[in-house]
Amino acid sequence: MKNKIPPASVERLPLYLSCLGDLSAEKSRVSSEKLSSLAKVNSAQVRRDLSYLGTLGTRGVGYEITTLKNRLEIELGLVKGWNTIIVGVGNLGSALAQYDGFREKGFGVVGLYDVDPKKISSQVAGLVIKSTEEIEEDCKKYKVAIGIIATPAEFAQETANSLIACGIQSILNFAPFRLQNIGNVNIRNVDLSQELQVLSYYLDSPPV
Amino acid sequence: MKNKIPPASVERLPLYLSCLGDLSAEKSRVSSEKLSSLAKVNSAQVRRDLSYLGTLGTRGVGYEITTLKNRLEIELGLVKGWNTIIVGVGNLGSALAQYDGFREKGFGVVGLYDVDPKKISSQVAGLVIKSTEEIEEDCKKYKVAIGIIATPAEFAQETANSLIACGIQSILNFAPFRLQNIGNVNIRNVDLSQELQVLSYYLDSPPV
DNA sequence: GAGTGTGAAAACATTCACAGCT
DNA sequence: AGCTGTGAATGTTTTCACACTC
Repeated sequence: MKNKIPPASVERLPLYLSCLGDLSAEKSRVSSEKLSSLAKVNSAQVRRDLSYLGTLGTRGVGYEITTLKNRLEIELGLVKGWNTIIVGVGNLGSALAQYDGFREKGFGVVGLYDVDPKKISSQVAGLVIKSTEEIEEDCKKYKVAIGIIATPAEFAQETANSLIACGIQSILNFAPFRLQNIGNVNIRNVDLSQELQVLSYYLDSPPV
Repeated sequence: MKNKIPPASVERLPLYLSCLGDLSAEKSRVSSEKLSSLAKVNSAQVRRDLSYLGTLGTRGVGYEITTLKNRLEIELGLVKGWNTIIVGVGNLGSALAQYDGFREKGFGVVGLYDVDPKKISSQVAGLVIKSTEEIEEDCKKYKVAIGIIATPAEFAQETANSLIACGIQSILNFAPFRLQNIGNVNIRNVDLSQELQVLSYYLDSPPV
């Protein structure tokens, strides 16, 4: 049923959704040109991307904002909402636990886990931090779809392995380590220091 | 002088550098096959990427680890180190301020800024949070190269504008807003909720 | 024999430019 | 007249496969 959308397009769909939210509520329609200026991509790209979702626009007129929003949310699977857990409650993990953007888009954080006995039983963002040993039971109980890894690099792979063993479908990995994908899981890596290193490449070289 | 490396390759260079660090110190050489298994990319890709840096390997032998590391650090401009500042010291901003990965790769955080009077003058990660009004002076004083934006979406653009006005060369933007690039600045966006949304697309659709 | 470096092919992504609909 | 949807052109990235060197 699901007609395949190219990966590069999928990556931009959330962006369009977010840009639609920034639009004034007075307007009911938007053109590819307008969306393209908000999202900072070529307007032909916008039209091509949206065309993968079906025939949504009206020639000579543009796209109906509400319809487009709904369609994007359906396509991205945001309608139902998904449960997530965070493993590793250091600085980054607890910042993520408190990040409103997740909940706003329907991603509820239902569990926090750590190996540090000093952290276990304390609370962050209204959740009690539990031992990583409880992950498996909780994943089943709460039907967790996405696991967020915010552990140090050296524990990332074993964390991923146990998440996969629990039947988790997707992993968002913040640890600076390239996970091996046992099984058929979707993994996205966000490596903060790598982002800075890429920027560094494009910085003017220091004077000789 | 700088021969152009394709953007897709540049994005992988920090990954290779990180994988080299994971290698046992006993070995002095590494093959593209070995690197490819650590970085989880095709081995032809590794060889192609590294070939952009010059002729670094030895046929039949592999790459000298130390030489390769040095070359990558030079190419990425990590040798000298760069000063950064963080604007917006909420949960995410303060997690970033405390993130060791930045300092380890030579990115020193030299300033934290916020608009909230309750935060100003308090300390995070050994730094006093200052008013955003002090950004301009500090940027010049400390020769800041990279600005990290961790403000709410609604303040992201004005923050970017003032960073650009201060002569900052690159921006790492964590606010869920697509910045308009006034001037000739390099911008990278990291949108946490968008990452989850992309994963959501690939999740099994909820049963009907 | 082992493993790099790279032409050439294939796959993928972006952009142009315009026919076609409202 | 205005703006979408999309063939066709162009550009970029990945992968294959092998000549070449150590």
